[in-house]
Amino acid sequence: MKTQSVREQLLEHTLVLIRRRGFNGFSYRDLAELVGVKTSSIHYYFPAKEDLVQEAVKEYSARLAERIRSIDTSLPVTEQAAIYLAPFRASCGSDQICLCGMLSTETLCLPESVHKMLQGFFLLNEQWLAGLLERAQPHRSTPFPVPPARLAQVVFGSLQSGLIAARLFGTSDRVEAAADTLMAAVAG
Amino acid sequence: MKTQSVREQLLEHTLVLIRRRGFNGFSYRDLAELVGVKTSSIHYYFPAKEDLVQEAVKEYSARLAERIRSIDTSLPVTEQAAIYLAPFRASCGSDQICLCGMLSTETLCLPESVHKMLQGFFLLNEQWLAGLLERAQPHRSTPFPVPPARLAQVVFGSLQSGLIAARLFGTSDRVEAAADTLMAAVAG
DNA sequence: GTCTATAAGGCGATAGAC
DNA sequence: GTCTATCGCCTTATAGAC
Repeated sequence: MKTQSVREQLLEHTLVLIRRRGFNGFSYRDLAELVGVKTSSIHYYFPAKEDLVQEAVKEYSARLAERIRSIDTSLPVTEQAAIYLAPFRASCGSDQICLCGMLSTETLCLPESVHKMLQGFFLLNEQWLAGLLERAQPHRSTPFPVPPARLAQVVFGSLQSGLIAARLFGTSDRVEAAADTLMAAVAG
Repeated sequence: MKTQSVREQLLEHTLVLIRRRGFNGFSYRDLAELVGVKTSSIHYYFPAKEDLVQEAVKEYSARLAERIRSIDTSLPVTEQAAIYLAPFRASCGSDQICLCGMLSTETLCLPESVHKMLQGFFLLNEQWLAGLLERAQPHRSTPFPVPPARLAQVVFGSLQSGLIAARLFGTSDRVEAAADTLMAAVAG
């Protein structure tokens, strides 16, 4: 474990708090106690709570963008899909869902600047999945029942709600159902 | 518009508030101002906020259960699907998502009794959809790529997240993608 | 049943010492 | 940078008059 600056620690714990309880579900006091500083120190780095959530989304999105970017598109499509699915499966046992999936339910409580970043996160995932399905299409015996771009939205949406349901039910069934749907689509 | 008791008005406005902003996103003050009473009057009907959310989930679930129960299973399967999908499409233009979809993201902030009811809501939908798919199966030219019960989970999950995305993006695209997937599955 | 009044504490945020 | 101290407001909840 590398040594982190106070700012890095604040951001890291914020990611966890949002993924657990959402923007409206944690306070500066909660965060301060986790890091071991006073709430006024948080305001030094993040003047308002909106600044904090904005930086959290930026950081979370950047990590996922890098992860997706690093998937070698010349690999077998089933292997690409498996790499994409890994973080969803990993988060299943934890009590954390996707940060952007959580914040997207709190749209009406968040500033426009955050909406834009959440939309970008959704589109990045959907477009990458659509690309994967298109790369898989030539190898399929039958055409898709719905166009790749729409199937991508269905797969991503069911993965997101699968994470939410995993925490509610204590089972990864619904994430696996979404994963199976993707695998069946790319395997043809 | 029928005359409602104060209790009924409180419950009705609570449904809207939760569907808009979630359990952590509204206060007794918000609710009191909407109904035109003082916050202490809310406590007369619902002693604690947990009682309020519990009654809200109970009411919302009862309405959906009645709606699903009333779908004539001897109708053509595509017609049954269209009836099931109608409320999802209706909620698309509004700023309200599914109450149980919203609360399921706040699992860690809610009591066990509410978890049970949310699970029941999910299972009711998934099981009805699975039954629909099974009724459609004999008419299909090819078997399902994934079993009906899993496809039902995928469809329901993508409808739920489709509502969330509809509010974030201002478009019903993702709900329609989920609806198309269901229709393609039952139409074979 | 509904109100006034209030308790007891949480909230985000700021000023200013060090 | 981090702290102490504090502001002004909001929160859920209760006691008791009417």
